[in-house]
Amino acid sequence: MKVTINDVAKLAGVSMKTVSRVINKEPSVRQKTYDQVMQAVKELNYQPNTAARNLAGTSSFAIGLVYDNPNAYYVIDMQNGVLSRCKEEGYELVIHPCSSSAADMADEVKTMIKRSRLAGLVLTPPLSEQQHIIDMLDDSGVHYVRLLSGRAAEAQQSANNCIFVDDYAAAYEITEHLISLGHQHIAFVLGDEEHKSTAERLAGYQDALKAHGISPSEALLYHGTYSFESGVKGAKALLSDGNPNKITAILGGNDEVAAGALFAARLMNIEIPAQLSISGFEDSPFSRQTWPKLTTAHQANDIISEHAARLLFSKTRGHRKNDKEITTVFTPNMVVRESTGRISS
Amino acid sequence: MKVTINDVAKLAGVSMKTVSRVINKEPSVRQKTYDQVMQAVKELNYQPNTAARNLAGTSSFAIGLVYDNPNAYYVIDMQNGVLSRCKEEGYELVIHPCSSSAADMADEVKTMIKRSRLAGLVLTPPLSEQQHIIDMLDDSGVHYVRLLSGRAAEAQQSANNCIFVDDYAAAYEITEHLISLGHQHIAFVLGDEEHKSTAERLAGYQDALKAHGISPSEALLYHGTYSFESGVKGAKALLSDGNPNKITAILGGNDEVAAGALFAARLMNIEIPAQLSISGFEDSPFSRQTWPKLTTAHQANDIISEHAARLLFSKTRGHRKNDKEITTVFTPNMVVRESTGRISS
DNA sequence: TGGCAAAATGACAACGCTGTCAATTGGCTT
DNA sequence: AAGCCAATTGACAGCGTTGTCATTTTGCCA
Repeated sequence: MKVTINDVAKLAGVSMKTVSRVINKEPSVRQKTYDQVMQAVKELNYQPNTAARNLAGTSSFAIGLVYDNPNAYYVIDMQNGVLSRCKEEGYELVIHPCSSSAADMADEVKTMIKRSRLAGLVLTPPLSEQQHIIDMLDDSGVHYVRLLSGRAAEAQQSANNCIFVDDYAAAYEITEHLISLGHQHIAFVLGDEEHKSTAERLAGYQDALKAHGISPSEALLYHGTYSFESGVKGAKALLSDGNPNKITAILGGNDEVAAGALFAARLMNIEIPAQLSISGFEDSPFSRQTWPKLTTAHQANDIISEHAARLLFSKTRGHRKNDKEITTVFTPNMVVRESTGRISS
Repeated sequence: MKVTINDVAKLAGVSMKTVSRVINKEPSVRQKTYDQVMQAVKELNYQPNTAARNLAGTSSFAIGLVYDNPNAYYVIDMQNGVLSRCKEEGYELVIHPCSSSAADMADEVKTMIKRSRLAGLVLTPPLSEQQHIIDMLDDSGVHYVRLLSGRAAEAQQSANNCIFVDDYAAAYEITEHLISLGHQHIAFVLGDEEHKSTAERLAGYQDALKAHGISPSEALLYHGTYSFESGVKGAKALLSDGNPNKITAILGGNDEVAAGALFAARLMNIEIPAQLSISGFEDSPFSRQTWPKLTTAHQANDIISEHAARLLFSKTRGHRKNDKEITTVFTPNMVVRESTGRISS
């Protein structure tokens, strides 16, 4: 019933250890031997026993996914992406939700790593941006991959353990879209200051404005958080008092914020997009569940996280040649829906 | 550095096996011995090695969470609840998203169980309602716990491996709420037919109507799915043609559906709640991200799933006495927000 | 063709725990 | 106080891999 490495070894006519070498992609196995073993593996449908490998090996066949993100859609996508890669590699996934506010969080993560002897870690924002976590990880010698907001240029000089999402480019594109629709006074309800994506999106927005001869104004910025409530508040603040800044468009820090802005506009009897254009970021499911549907920038979180896992595994063991071909910079694509348009004056 | 069972045994002055007995809560350990061992465990901060236990034991120290639910909020809550219990029990969690449409899904789940020798499974709807899955599980002899829509009465006669959410009661309560606000023509946009919650919610709604002398009418029902789009379609259909049924309130199958209905009402220039009341189910985050915010029934998924895990563990090993005190029926609590009210005629 | 370093393979002992079964102890009965 | 059964404890052999180190084979050069 249960096929072990010994059965494979016998069938292939080699030693247990050689089979081990093959399935772990260790070097120093002749091609012919390799083929023989693989043949036997296939024939018997052999599947290595994870428990045994974990016990005998120096690191376990599991990686961790650490997250502290209130956005369920985001987390699920991340999880699915990483999971699919794990399945492929025969690794297990240990998910670890945590709150970065907890003082002992870094310790907790460290304990988890040591205890499970994790082969590696995938870090998602905003945790991936916290220096003390990175430091802890660095001197504990664990492999890890960070998911970050950043641009191609940055990727070049990174330690090759980061996957970047080019929020700058996305913000730039959306801003240009708005400008091309004739908007001149474009406001921005920013997300949490601590998130790198906030700064990146802001920079993209500002540079796009400048590129089109519009000078960015602090009066058009609302510093908030990545939440619906913040979107409501921000839009209200920006549009209040007869809209002295003549705002005709608002960028939401993400889709939730944009939905909040939409909500606020509704409260103020402002028609979207006839009187005001609104756009979000991320293309999370509920950007399609607003009225009107949100123009946003699609971010393929599942694919991105799959690449993160791929990159992590490339550092783990059996690191065959194919390392460098892993995409490390992803640029969200703008999706134009009904929440943006020309002003009908 | 690394504390093993041997270290504990030595310190406690007993054999390895006795320590094993203690940490696995096996019977036949004298109280005095038990205390000695626990003392040593604490002193050394001993933590059993999961890999070793998995390898040596007959079943692994891991349970699986199987889900096929598009609602990310729901999944995350479930996951967190189960996870917290796992942490407490020293078990690992293997998450297994899957699509029930896949023909080989049952086989896939079975393979996973066998391969990881899972100690048990937590099944969430709609999978928990599919008879062929249950059958497969039954004759493969795995422990499992189902999360189901159902009522207290049903719980009595169940196999004691179910956790019920009393959607009937919740629907009844919401319907009464609507009736008490003066509504007589209450429509219902139903969720997927295959989901048991759909039937339960319908029954609760109908019984509440009857209890108040209103006879349910098929014309007030729209058979849809648990999606935003379905809510839009359903509300449009129900309210079209001058609303011949004089509908003044709509129950959404869940919050998404209700949000969709809200959307449709908006399109038709119907004011909420002045002209139409709308309520949802589940109290998912975005019931607070609509305008106006949704009246709904709060369902504490994290707590519910924690109990599911608790129930599962009670069947696993070390089943001390405390079995029967586990809550198995949860009734969602109505949360009244701004989407329901009296008709202002 | 012999000799040698490097490459490939194998033997075997862990890894840390649980299951099995045997040995010991304790509590009662008579 | 001896005898007996049940409760408690312990000895030991795996569980299925990987790491270490020894051994064999290969490729290559003189």
